[in-house]
Amino acid sequence: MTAARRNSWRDLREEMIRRIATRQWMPGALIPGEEALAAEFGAARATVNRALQDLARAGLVERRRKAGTRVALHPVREARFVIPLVRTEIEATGADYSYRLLSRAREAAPGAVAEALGLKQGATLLHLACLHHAGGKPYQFEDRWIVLDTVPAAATADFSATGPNEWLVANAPFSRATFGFGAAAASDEEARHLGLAPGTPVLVAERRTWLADKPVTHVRMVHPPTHRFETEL
Amino acid sequence: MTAARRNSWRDLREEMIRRIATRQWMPGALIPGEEALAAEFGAARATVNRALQDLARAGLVERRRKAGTRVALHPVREARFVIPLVRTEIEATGADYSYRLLSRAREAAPGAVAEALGLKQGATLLHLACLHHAGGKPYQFEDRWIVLDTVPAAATADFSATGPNEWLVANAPFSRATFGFGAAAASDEEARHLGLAPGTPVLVAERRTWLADKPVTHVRMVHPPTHRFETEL
DNA sequence: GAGTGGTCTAGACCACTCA
DNA sequence: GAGTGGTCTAGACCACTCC
Repeated sequence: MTAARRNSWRDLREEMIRRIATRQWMPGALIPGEEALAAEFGAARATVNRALQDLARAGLVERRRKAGTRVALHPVREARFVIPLVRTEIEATGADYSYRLLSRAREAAPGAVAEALGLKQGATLLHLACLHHAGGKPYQFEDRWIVLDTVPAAATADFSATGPNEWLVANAPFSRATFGFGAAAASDEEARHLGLAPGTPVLVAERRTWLADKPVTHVRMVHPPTHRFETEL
Repeated sequence: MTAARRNSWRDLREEMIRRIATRQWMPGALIPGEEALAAEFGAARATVNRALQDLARAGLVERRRKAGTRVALHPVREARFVIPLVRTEIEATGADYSYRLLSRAREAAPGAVAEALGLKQGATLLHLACLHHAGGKPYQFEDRWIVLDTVPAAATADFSATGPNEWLVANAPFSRATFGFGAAAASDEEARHLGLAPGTPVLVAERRTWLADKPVTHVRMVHPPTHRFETEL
C-alpha cells in the first residue's frame, strides 16, 4: 500500500507536532475535537485519542473534559532519567566495575533519614556504607539504610560480594519511590573515600522506596563533581 | 470473579503490580499472554494491553513480540522530572517571582558551548545572563547562549521584562533536546549573583535544544546547594 | 444540561521474532 | 512457520466540567 495506510497514531502525532511547531495551531489555542480530527485524518477516534494522550504526557497540549484540548502555553517537557544499577551503568561504559563494603551495622537512623521514610525518630535500621569503583577510580559512595521490619531477610544477607543495591532489586519489591538530585559539599568521610578534598562539591542523588506504605530503604549516592546525569528528551 | 464494572486498565495494572510485588510473578519469569489475561480478568485484550504497556513504560516488565512478557530482572525504573519554566516553578510554590537581565551581548561561544551545540569554535552567539529570584532570594542564575542563525528574531527581542526562557518557548520550537545535571563549585560571577561564597557547591542543570539539526540554544542554570530536584516514580 | 475527553469492547490484521 | 505483542476500527457508555 501507499501513503493511504500511513495513519498510525505515531503518524498522527507527528503531524500534530508539526502543526504546533509551525504555529498552525497557536500556543494557547483550542484545537479541533477528537471526532473532528478523526474525520479529517480518516482514522478512528481511538487512534486520535492515543496520539493526543501522548502529546499531553509530553506536555505539548493540555486536555480537559468539556473544555477540549489546547496547545500548551508553556511546553512543560519532561526529562526522563533511567536509573540503572551502578554496576550496569559502569559496565555499559566498558569500564571495570568493583565494589567494596565499607561498614555494616544496626544503628539509629539519623533524623533526616527517619523523617524521609516516615519513621519515628531513633528507629533502628541496618546501615551500610559501600564504595563503587569504575576503571579503578572511585565512582560512587553509597550510604544506605534498610528497614529490617519491612525486609527482615536483609539482616542475614551477605553484602560483601554484591551491593545492597542488587540484593534489594532481586529481593525487595517496592510500590512507590521518590528520587531527588542535589549538590553538597563532601563530608570528611565521603571525601576520603572518593579521593577528594573535604568540602569539594559533590553530586548527591537520593532514593527512597516503600512497599505498600511500609518504608523499605533510603539511599544517598554521592558522586564526584565530574559526574553528570545526562538524558535526551 | 469479582467482575463488578471495576475492570479499568488501572485496576488491572494495580493487580499486576501486586502480583509482581508478592512474587506471585517472579522476577525474570514469563507471565501469561494478553489473551489469557484478558480471559482471566474478564476484560478485552486492548485493556490488558494498555495496562501492560504502562508497566513496560515504568520498567516493571519487558515485552517482546513472540517472546512474550516477563517481569524485569532489574527494575530499571525511570525518573521523570518535569522541567517547567522557572517562573511557573516558583509561582507554584506561592513565592513571589522576579527576574532581572544582567547582561546581553554578541560574543564568541566558549569552546564547551560550541562543542555541545555542534558549532565550530568561535561562532558568534547571543549571550544573556539572567537572575531569577523567589521570595526575594536568589533562586537561579541563568547563563544562556542563543544561535541567531537559527532564531534570528532573538536578535531584536526584548529580554528585559521577561526571560529568554519564556520568549523561546513561545517563539522557538525545537525537535530535540538534551538535559543534564551536575555539581560544581560556584564561579566568582555565579557566587556573587547568588549571594554565595565563591567555590560553594552549586547544582548545575544544562539544557540544549535543536530544531531539525540546527542548534537553537544552550543554557546553564545554576542553583544554590539548598536546591533539590525531586520526583516521584 | 450538554459537550468533550476517558475508557471499554470485540474483532481484525499486521509486524516482529523465535524456533 | 507460528506465536505474541502492536495497532487500528467502529461503536458505545461513562465521567468530568463548564455554562
